[in-house]
Amino acid sequence: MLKKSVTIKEIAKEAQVSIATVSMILNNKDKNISESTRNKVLKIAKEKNYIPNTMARSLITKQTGIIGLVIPDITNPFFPEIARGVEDKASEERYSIIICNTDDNLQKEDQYIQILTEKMVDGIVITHSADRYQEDSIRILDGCRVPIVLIDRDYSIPNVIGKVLVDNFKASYEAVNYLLNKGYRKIAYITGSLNTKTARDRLEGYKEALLTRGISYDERYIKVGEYKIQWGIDATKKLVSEDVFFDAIFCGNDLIAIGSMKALKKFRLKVPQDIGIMGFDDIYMASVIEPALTTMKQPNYEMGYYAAELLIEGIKKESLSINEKNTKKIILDSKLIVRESS
Amino acid sequence: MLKKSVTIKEIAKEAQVSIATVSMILNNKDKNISESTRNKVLKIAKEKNYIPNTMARSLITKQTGIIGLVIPDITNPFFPEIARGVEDKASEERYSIIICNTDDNLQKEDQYIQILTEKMVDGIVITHSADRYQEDSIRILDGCRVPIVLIDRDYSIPNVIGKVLVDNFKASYEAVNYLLNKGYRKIAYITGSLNTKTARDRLEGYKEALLTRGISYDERYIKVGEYKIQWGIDATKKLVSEDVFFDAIFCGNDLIAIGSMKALKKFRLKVPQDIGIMGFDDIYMASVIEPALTTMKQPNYEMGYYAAELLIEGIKKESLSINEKNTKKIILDSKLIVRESS
DNA sequence: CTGAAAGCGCTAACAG
DNA sequence: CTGTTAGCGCTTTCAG
Repeated sequence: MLKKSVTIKEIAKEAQVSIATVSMILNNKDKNISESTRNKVLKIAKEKNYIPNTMARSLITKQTGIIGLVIPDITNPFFPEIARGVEDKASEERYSIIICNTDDNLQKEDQYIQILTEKMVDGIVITHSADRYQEDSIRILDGCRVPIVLIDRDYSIPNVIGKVLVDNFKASYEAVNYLLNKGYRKIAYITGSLNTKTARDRLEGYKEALLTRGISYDERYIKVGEYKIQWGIDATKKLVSEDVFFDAIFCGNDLIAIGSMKALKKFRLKVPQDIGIMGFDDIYMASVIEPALTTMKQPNYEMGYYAAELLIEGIKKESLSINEKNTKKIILDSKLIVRESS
Repeated sequence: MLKKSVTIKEIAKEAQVSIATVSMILNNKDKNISESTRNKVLKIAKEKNYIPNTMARSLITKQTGIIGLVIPDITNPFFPEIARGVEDKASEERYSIIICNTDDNLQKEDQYIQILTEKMVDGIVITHSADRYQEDSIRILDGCRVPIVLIDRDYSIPNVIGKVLVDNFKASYEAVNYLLNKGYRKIAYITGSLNTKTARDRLEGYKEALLTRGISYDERYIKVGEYKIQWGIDATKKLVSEDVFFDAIFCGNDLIAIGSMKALKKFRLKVPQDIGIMGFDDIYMASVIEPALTTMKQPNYEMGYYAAELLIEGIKKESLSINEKNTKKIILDSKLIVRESS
């Protein structure tokens, strides 16, 4: 556990050159340095197992090569993929990420932003609860001196140089369209709470898809509840018991879809044999549980990846003092995953 | 996006004291500083929204307040809880964590360790693939100058100041014992590959529990395959078709348990009504899918939490140059979760 | 082609 | 009680 590590100073002494020369060589800024000294220095550095001290460098360059990732909770299955996407892009560009779990708690978020600022991160990727007032968001990101990219959020705040969103309306529209193309006409929709924009967009996409085909939808086909397996079961039971004829069910998320499929198995005789089921594959990998399920896969990994890309681009531009201040917006599509019944 | 932030120098000038005074006050090392100057400095610091520059401090103190977390893949449902545990403890102690996904790739691991060392992390918490030779592990952690805590691994390597493990043997033993206490006597065991110590320990626990009760087990009761839902289904079918009488099944992980329960539903008439099913709740939260399932919940969160605790303890001791070099080992128990049928 | 020198922002003795 | 003085390890003009 030796703390002692070689410095460029020691290398310089050993190589009998100045520390400036060593620094330049080690940073590949050796335009005008002779091959001989160059090799000599490099050899010594390797021998002594030189490890640059990032702190010292950062003190001068004002860049740490670290970006902060602020999310509600990595334990929520929605986030690991995002985190992975961010990390992958970051490490491609030789950035590290510091991860912060806020539990959707404003105070914690503020505190983390503060810490990240002290730690001199070069930028921040942040997602926060969809149920949050705009003023709060502003307060949170206020006073933070680094570029920010939002994931799954669409506020306009100074410092926010980018946003990555998914088009839920379109995804929902296409999912329903897929069912329609398959010949289904009576498509029920089971969703969780409608108090997030995501949920409302999905519902609108469903309605729009039907309207486009001139199919009027019936309010009785729409069941609003919770994003839980149990609600998938209950809502499906309701549909059956209410004697509403349906030949397909579209589920607002994968938990609901899992529940719905469970329930349908019990009603094999009461519903069409080839009933169409579709769900959003948000979090629980419904497909692992119900391999026959067709889903709209949310591009979580991609969201993280593009967010990091946007951020790093912004960081670099800024360090070049380019002052092009339009915030970029990337809207990603969900992907229809059709599986064969097993 | 102002990069300019106030320094203690400016505060010192404004308060008409020396920078040393300001530094001491801001670090609560103001044993002998008058209340008046103290308040004056604090007031100015607040007014100017002073943010300490961690880089500059770290350069001197050789402490960054950052811990590296090296894991195979945050996307693997085994790790988010661990990561959360590490982060929670870390943030309690005002440490941040940098997360690295190695994909069980030695080269990547080496590279990350290198980067973390450059970034001057104060310590590292690492988990790596169970299928790995000891020599490799040594090579990886070699040359790394900071304290290390291993999660779910038990190698003895310099720098490793702690290990956090779960007692799989005991967990398995207790799970089977639970079934025995319930009156089950013919307990089958479906496991994945036996080439990890975890899997072997679990199998041994199963055998030991039976032996303790003087129950001889039959090799036909043990099905070795993969940790997948499909294997749970197939193995269960096998058991039924082979006409081996069993009144309970113990599953090596939750995917297998999910598969097994699926299969059993199809054989309702061929197996005892009150068949006992038990599984390890490692990764997929089997309980969400099959709420009636009794499981041994792996203490992932706790592993992370204790690992961070051990590491931080070690970091502090080291900074105090205490040279007590025994590596601590924490062995955690899984927790039996009995659920009511829904 | 290379070296000297001036810091980055902060801490930590050591004087007064 | 507070100020002076050295650096931490590195980058970066600017002279030679």
